[in-house]
Amino acid sequence: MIIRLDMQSDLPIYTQLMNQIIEGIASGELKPGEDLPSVRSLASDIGVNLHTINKAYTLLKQEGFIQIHRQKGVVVNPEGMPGITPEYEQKQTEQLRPMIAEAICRSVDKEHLLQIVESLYDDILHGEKENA
Amino acid sequence: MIIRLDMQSDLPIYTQLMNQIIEGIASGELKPGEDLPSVRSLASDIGVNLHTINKAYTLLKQEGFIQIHRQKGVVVNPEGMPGITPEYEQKQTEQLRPMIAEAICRSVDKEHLLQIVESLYDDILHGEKENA
DNA sequence: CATCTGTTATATTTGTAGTATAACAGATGG
DNA sequence: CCATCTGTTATACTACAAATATAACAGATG
Repeated sequence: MIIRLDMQSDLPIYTQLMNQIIEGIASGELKPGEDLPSVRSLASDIGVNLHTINKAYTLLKQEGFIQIHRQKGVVVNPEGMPGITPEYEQKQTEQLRPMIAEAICRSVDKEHLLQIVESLYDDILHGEKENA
Repeated sequence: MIIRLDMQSDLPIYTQLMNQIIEGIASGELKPGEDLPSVRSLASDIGVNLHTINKAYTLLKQEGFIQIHRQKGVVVNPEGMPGITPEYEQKQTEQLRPMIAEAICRSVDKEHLLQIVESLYDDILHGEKENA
């Protein structure tokens, strides 16, 4: 899996990493049980510190996306993904609400917004099998 | 307009402010041409520093939601809201993408997700005319 | 036993958020 | 005419998060 980091982004590196791994799982590129690189090798691959990788992995583990085994390494959670928890629903609402409010201000009508969400949904599902 | 700040939130105060003002405009509670409090009065009202308010106002002005007149004060942009710019579309996609990816991981099916977005859209439009 | 895994502990640098003061510039109203 | 209101700018400071740099520890593996 190819990781792309934007050092100019306002998003922290560990957040970008989490996002890309989650999208990798969503697209099917990363399957449950599949190995992820060790904190050290991934760190040297993409040129960041070991602790930055570790932070992303630790958070992904806390949310149930991956498992971390002491000496074996890191794997996509073989028992499947976390479900729809109340905390998740709350976080989702808190994140969506300001975005939708801005869309309304900018005269994005409901159908248009739904189309945007729908096409992004399909986009992610079909995955980036073709990497530019 | 009632401003609610969550000092425990991971969102900066000025971001929470921006979000609430934008939602106020989206819901119709704040109308184009309507006055907003001065940086000083709002700062003392909600108990934060003048510069924190100023930062939120300055950013809202940059994006076209409000106008700031040197001696008159701050008003919701009387010329209407900013439209759908390419920069906005890009920002929107960058924000939506990771959220949708996580939803897919958590087995939120497309129809369910669309319903969530739709009901939030309606929620914001109907506004919080009844404030608890 | 060297080597790989994650883990933990410190320390340092850098940037952002937020506060605290203070002063400036232009407009307004008494 | 002057006090008072606007936003604006500048400086300094505290607090915290992000990221790095090293180093060491613990358990498993070949």
